[in-house]
Amino acid sequence: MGERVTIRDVAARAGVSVATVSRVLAGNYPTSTASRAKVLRAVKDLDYVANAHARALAGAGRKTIAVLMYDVVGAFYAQVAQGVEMEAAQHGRLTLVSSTGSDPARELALVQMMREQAAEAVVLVGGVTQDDEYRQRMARYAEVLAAAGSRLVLCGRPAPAPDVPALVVEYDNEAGAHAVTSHLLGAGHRRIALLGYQPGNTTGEDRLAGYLRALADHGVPRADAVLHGVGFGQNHGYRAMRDLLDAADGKPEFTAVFAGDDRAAAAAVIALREYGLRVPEDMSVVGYNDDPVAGDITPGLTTVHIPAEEMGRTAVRRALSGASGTGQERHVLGTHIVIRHSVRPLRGGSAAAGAGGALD
Amino acid sequence: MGERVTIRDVAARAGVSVATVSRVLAGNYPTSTASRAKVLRAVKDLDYVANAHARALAGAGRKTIAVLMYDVVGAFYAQVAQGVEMEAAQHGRLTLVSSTGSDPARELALVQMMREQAAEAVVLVGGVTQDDEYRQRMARYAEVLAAAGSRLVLCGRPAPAPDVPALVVEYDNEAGAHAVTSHLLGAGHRRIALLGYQPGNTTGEDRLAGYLRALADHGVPRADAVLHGVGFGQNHGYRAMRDLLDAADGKPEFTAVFAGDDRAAAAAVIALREYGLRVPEDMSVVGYNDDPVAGDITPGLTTVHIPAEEMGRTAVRRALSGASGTGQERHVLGTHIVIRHSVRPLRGGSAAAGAGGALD
DNA sequence: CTGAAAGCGCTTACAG
DNA sequence: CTGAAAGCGCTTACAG
Repeated sequence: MGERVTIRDVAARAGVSVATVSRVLAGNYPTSTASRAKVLRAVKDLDYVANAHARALAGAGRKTIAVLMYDVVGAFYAQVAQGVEMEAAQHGRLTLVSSTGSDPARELALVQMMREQAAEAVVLVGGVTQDDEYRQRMARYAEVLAAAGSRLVLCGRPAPAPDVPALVVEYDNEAGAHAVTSHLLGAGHRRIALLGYQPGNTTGEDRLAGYLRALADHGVPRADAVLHGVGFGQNHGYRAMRDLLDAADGKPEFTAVFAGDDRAAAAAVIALREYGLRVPEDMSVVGYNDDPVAGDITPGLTTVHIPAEEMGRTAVRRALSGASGTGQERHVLGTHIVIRHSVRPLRGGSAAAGAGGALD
Repeated sequence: MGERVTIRDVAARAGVSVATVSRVLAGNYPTSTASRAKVLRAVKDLDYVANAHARALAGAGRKTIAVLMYDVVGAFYAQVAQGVEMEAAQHGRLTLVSSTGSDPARELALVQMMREQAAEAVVLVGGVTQDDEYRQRMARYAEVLAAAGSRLVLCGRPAPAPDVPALVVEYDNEAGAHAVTSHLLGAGHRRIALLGYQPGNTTGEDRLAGYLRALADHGVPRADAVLHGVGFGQNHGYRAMRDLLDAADGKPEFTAVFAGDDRAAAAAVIALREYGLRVPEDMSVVGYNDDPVAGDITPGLTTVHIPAEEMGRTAVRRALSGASGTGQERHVLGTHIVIRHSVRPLRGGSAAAGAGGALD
């Protein structure tokens, strides 16, 4: 339908030059009240909107922020994306979202596309397997992006090397695991099963580290640690819990479960019930992430809140304010434990457990 | 850092004209093997990527699909967004995501921005209050978008009028409500409370209509319908359930609850437990949406699955294949009921309830 | 305060 | 198969 109306059409109808139209619209240069009125009138009459591509080519216009992640439906990813989008919008930027499905080839292709789009920053989200291949890949992204005046932002994943010019926004994953494990230990639990440990994955490794450190801090021998399952999420959590229960014939030695994430924890609660074990009466359970599900189930899950949306916001805030491309910048946001109803003090444990409102 | 490398640089290094470089890269025109090799070599050496804006201006390049929704973290929205993104990616399109926060002014501003970006389609997602203002607004969007060769797609919200040139992708919301209510009726329930009715909101109205129709079909007098609460979600669901229970002093006349959505249903289960009522033994509960939470809680929630991701996919598939701008096109996707463990047959009810696997 | 003109980096008829 | 040139729709020094 109808040919697109251009700045030339507006200029003609307003009886001024295209330069004047451009200036009136940009508002960054003096223009007479008369021209302004005529131009605005013409813009309205013709329902003109500028061509963003032409604007960008000429070196002006709205920039865009790109966020690349495994998928969009995971609560963590969705929250980070939301934070990115909101902060970007606040700064007049548009947000491009793409999912990589953890395919490095696709990820690379997307980074290239974002270079083509002249994205102001490219935000990569979520835990990874940190190996040499990963480090090299990220270093290369950072370099090419910096060369194009853009910026690589690593969100919830580690910096590949100290000298890579990336902006890193993480949360204190290890500390959160330490805190929630300590909470369990403080409540008197000694045998705590860690569910869904993911070897290699940075997120899983950090949680394991926090768990082990808490055990050590409380004098629990490493031999008493119970690790089982691979991977997070509902299915893995259920499977791992069943395995453990099956192996122990429904009478496990451990009295508490630290699930890799809340969805795994929720599934563990179900598996426990199927074995006739009540939470928290017979088994205490904690999760991680403060996923919406943590507040939706009974009992409410004690878990670790991670500032996902804030990470997204911080990612773009820093990307926009930083000296582009130079050096590495790192931000670690705090986590905090959210106490609900899934932990119960054991014997002489402290009274740390059991607080919190019904829906919180 | 480093000046951006352009097609001219590539041409110079390869010893050919920019036209040849363009042709080699586009691959839509014959080029000699020799030139091709030289160009590809130069592209690699210089790490060249084309400027998407210049490409777009010249009338080529990757297009983009825009999706505008209330927010990104709601499970429904996230799923639709995921569907849009995946289908768009499959067709070589990029996806721009923005949240409107249900602010019409912001929505309008975003539609304008998408016109500027020359988005190939603009997808608006989610239920609305359908009044004249809404209809006019959508009609206008459809018109200006069509004039710009783009397309307005309404996803999960009604067409404003039959002649508005929009693409509408809905799901059979009323039928889903009818089915799940009938499931309850089939299990012998007569007094069924509808929780979280949202007057005015199209999604809420349709669910109410399905509920009432099922009641009528089963000969339950309209006077036996119980409607309470405004709005969906955890907080509203909890509040509404508590209200009803408080009013009945914990001994409600109804034996089943149809919550407006799954998160409200999950909260209702919690409220019921606080009153010592077990689900499904003392009260059957069903939800809507097949939100992840439905499978995460105990008992698993019987609910209505809505094809959110498929809606997103259909939205872009149709937008890309349709004759642009012409007329209205409407697609209604089916819903189906997902039976888990939150419904229990009453007295002489049929044996319809109680099936389904542990985690499903 | 305003206009003519160059230029942003591509693509694509038009000649050859 | 290849190149010179026009053109996409803006913005912004440069004159005035």
